[in-house]
Order: sequence, then C-alpha cells, then structure tokens
Amino acid sequence: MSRYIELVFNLPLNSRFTYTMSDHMPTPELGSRVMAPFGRRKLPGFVVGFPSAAPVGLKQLRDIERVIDATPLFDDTFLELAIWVSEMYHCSLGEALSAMTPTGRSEREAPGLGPDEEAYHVVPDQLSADQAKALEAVTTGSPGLYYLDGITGSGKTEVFLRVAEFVLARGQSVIYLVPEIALTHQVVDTLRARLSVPCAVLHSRLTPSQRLGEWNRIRSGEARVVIGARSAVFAPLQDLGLIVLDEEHESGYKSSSAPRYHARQVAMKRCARAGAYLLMGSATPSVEAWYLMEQGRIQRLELRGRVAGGKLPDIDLVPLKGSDKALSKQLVEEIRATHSAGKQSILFLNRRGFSYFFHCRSCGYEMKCRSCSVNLTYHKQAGRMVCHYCGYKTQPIQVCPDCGSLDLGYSGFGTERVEEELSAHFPDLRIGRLDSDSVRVKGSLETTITAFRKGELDILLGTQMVAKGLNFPGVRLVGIVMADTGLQMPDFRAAERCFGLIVQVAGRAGRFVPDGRVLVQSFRPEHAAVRLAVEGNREAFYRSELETRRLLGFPPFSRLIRIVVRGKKPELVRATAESVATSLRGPLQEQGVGELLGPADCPLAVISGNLRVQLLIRCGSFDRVQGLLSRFLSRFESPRGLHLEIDVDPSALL
DNA sequence: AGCACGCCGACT
DNA sequence: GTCGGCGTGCTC
Repeated sequence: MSRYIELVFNLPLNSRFTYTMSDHMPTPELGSRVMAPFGRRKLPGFVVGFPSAAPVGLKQLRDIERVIDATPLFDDTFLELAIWVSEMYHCSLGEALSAMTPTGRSEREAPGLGPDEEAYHVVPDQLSADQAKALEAVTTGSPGLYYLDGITGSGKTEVFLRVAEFVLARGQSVIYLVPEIALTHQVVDTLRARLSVPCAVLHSRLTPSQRLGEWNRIRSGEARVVIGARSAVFAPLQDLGLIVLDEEHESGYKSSSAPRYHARQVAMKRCARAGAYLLMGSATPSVEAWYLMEQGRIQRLELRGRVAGGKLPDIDLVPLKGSDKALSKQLVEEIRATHSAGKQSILFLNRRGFSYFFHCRSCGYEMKCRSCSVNLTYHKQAGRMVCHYCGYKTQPIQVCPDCGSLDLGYSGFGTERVEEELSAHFPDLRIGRLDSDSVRVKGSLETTITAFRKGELDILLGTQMVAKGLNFPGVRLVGIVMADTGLQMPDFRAAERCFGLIVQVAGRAGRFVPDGRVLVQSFRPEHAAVRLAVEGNREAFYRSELETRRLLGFPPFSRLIRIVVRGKKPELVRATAESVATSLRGPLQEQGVGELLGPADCPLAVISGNLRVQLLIRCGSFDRVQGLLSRFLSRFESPRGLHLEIDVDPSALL
C-alpha cells in the first residue's frame, strides 16, 4: 500500500503534484521540503498535503527522493496564509511559499546609509502627554488598526516599545517591520537593550544558513520578537499579538517581484486572523492610510511636538525659474555662511536618474536607451551615457542625429553636475558625494560618512541615501537641490512622494539640527505638493490630494489591478494585450464590477528590449473583480516568450 | 520556468 | 549530409 504526498514547486504552475514514498522512508511532515524528480530534473518541493488516494487519470506516480528539512518550515496556519497570498496576488502556491520562507531568492535592495538615529533613542523618565495617551488608547482598546501620526522625533519609537512590552507581558509575540534592511540594526540594538526577550532578525541579506537559523529560532518559540524588512511579515510566530509597521508610507513595503505583496496588506490580514494589534507610524502617512484615519477605520494617535524639544526649522522655498544652474544664489550664500560659522551642509537630490540627460536645443531630440525607453544619463567620470535601467553604456553624441544641430546641451542636475558647480563656487571646501555610483566602490560609503562626521568634509552631496542620515552633529544647512523631481512623471502617486520627501527631510533636519536652515529649491514652487510641504500644511495637502484622487477614481476611492504584458515581439505583445482586454472588458461591464482601462504602452514602454503594455482595472467590487480575474488567468495560456505581470494595488504605474 | 522533441533553413 | 533556429507540449 502506497503512501501519497502532495508537493508544490517554485514554478509558475498552479497545480499540486502527487508523489509516492518508498516504505523505508520516514514520512516527512507538512511544511518541510523534499527533493523530487520533476520531468527530467530534480527540484525541491514543499510538502502541502497527504492525499489518501492517487489523483485519477495518472498511471504511474514517482517516488520522492529524500527529505531536505529535518524540522518543517511551516504549519497549516502558515499554509493558509500562503494560499491567501497566492490568490490575492495571483501567483502559484509554490511561488508564494518560496517568497515567504527562508528559501526565497534574495530581493534586491538599494544600498543605504545606516541611519543610526535610533542610537539617539533615550529611555525617557516619563512619557509625554501625547505618548501616554497613545499608549493608553492601544492598551485599553481592542486589537485592531492604530496609527501613530507624528513627526520625526515625536517619540513614536518609545510608544512602539511600550506596546511591544505590553504584548510580550501577555505572553504574545511581536513583529517589528522597518522599510529597508539598513534600518534593522539600530532597531535590533534598541529592542535587545530594552526587552528582556530574545529577538530574531529576518531579511534577505542574511546568508541562507543565517536565515534558516533565525527561522528555526522563531518556529521553536525561542525568539518572540522578530525585526526585519517586508518579508519578516511572514515570520512564523505563535500567538502573534502585535505587528509594528514603522514608516508606513515607505515604498519598500511593496514587493516589486512576484508575488507583488504589500507588507501592510499582509500585516492587516495576519492581525485580523490572529486578533493582534497592527500599529503603524509615520510623519507622512500614505494617502490611503490618511483616508482610513479620516473614516475612523484606523484609529489615529496623534503625537504633536518633539519629545526632546526643538522646533521645526524654518524652511525657505527658492524658485529655480529659468535658471540652468543647479545652485541658486541663496543656496550658495547659505553654504558660505554655514561654512563661515564652522558648520557643515548637506545637499540632497531626489534621484540620480531622470536628470542630467543630453538633449538637442534645436529640435528637442533626447538621447534614449536603445533597449529601454528612458533617457540616458551622462556620467562624466566615465565619459559615457548610461541607462539606469539596463546598464547600457554609449558615447555621448556631438551632433544631433535628427536635425544635425551642434547645439546640444544638458538638462536636469545629476549629483556629478552639482558637485562640479559646488567645486566652482567653493574651490576651498571639501565635498563628499554619496550616490549609488560612488558607493559601488566598497567601503567608500563608510569612508565618506566617517569623514563627514569627523568634520573632514564641509559639504555632503547625495541622493536618497543621505535623506536618512541627517543626524550629524556639525550640520546646520540642509538643501533640497530640486524638490520637484518626479512630479512630471506619469504616476498618480508622484505628488504624494514629492510631498513626503520634503517633509521627511525637513523633519529630520529639524530634529537633529534645531537651529538649522532648510532650503528647498524647486522649478514648480506653486505646485501643491511642494508649497504645502514647505508650509508644513499636511491637512491641506491630503485634502487636495484626496480630492484629485476622488475625481480621477484612483485609490483610495477605488482599488487598482494592473496587468502588464511584456515580451520581445511588439506585435505579439500588442495583440495579446488587446485580446486580454477584450476577454476581461465584457464580463467586467456586464457584471458591473469594474472598468478596464487600456491597453496602453507603459510610461517606460521598453525595458531591456521588452515592450511593456499595460491594462488597468479600476475595481468597483474588488472581490468580484479578483474572482473574475482568477477565473480568466486559470484559463489563459500565455504565448511563448510573453509574460503577464499582475500587480494588485500597484504602487507606481511606470 | 526549464527541458526535450521535432520540423525546416544554411553551413562545414 | 548535420548544426541550430524556436514552436509545442509536459512535468505527479
């Protein structure tokens, strides 16, 4: 009599595969992995069931080869969550399990400046009135959704810690999520110093054996606190009592590869199931979270003012109208004054991409990547035009290939160009640059930061990664070189991101540089996102942004599902997108559950030689659209060399 | 997703 | 004659 075992693989195949076990083999447990012959290959598979009979219509089943895991990776509660993930985000069960367990392939993460802001976390003798109120609201309220709405330095971390202590004291466990790996270390240090319970760390940059080790410490119950980036939301804790989601607005919580889950969404699901608290926090909540707070579906806990005192710095808005210089007169003067006072300056640029590209002043021709539809960026050091999507490099042109004009110019500012302008203005000042180019040389990140901290540099210039490192003691001036980068992008969250960035940078500057100056340069100083951020008027910004979203029928007034058809053959891609649209549009309309937009080329229409065409479903009834889409996808056979990417609640539409 | 099979074109 | 393009089918 045969024993049957059901496996799923990390493949885009929806079915489960039944195998037999030879008599001498000990039966593996549900949730462990086994090696199994699969066609001509051998693959690791997850054990998801033990059917009592073989599936009908199969003549010969094959034996599994060996058991990989001595102890299982997950239990049936976890399997239930994996099934939910696979249905919600339209991937196979095996793909979901791969992403959720320590076996998953590593997610790519941007290099970051380890912000040791938490090192400044001091245990206060007494909570502020707002902190005490927030803590009481959570601990006397029923488990559910809570939001610490407060600026940097308002003491969110202390409240997170106290709620964690409260939950641990009840014998329950805690997941503490941060938006990127670089932030885990400080949180770990703070929690380990404070909580008398072993903490585990989970993120994708641990080695496979480290990850498995931490995973087993969690499964065994040894560690009741887990700190980590988004994948830590799947930590296999028993008796979950609390998930902390710090910096809720951060885009790092959304996975950019299948399954494209959002840690906030998964956290809500887990907390609802476990009867646990979900405690989020940010100074600049996502528009969705803000809306839910307005509706009372998330309980807002306001933290006003700063625990350590210190008011928000004055922010000056400097228009950049009609100038082709990256540094305005005001900014130059401020840098000089700052240096004269023996202080340091930090200059901040949104992104290294979308800036400093080549264009023809006569006809407007722009140099684009041959296989991606993005503008190439000039990198002076290498003397090359570089594509930031595929890495393609080519020589800069001397003559416009379209009109023959020699009048070619740069526009936009990259860090290199700003550095050049700085050197011209301040030949005697020492300038350090931090961006993903300069950081690629290993060790240079630490070297630059250390030098700056020691006062061996006068100006630190960088991209995103300096935004979180504004806690240097000698800094007095923070300049945002071009605040509106990204605003022109065809993405409905552009304004929200722009707003959040300015407020975050200004807030951090104010926390660590109480007498500091913040200068925001902008080409579009009149834009609501820029103006209201500089004024610090959050209510007005969210009100105006919500009104825009309402008019356009965008989230939070609807939920979106994005389908990207991607492939090398343009005709095939377009034809497939068209046929997918036709198959979906009818049922959506007849059932009145949603609306299909497109097909249309993605704003970044070609990446690495693949044409990308998108369809957008604006859901009236999210659940019914999901059902309809699942049924469609199970019938749909993708032509060869062609991929469908399904993104539920997309965070960007590029 | 792989990996084989199989059926047509242009190379030693 | 065969090396190799990628269309088609299948994996318990």
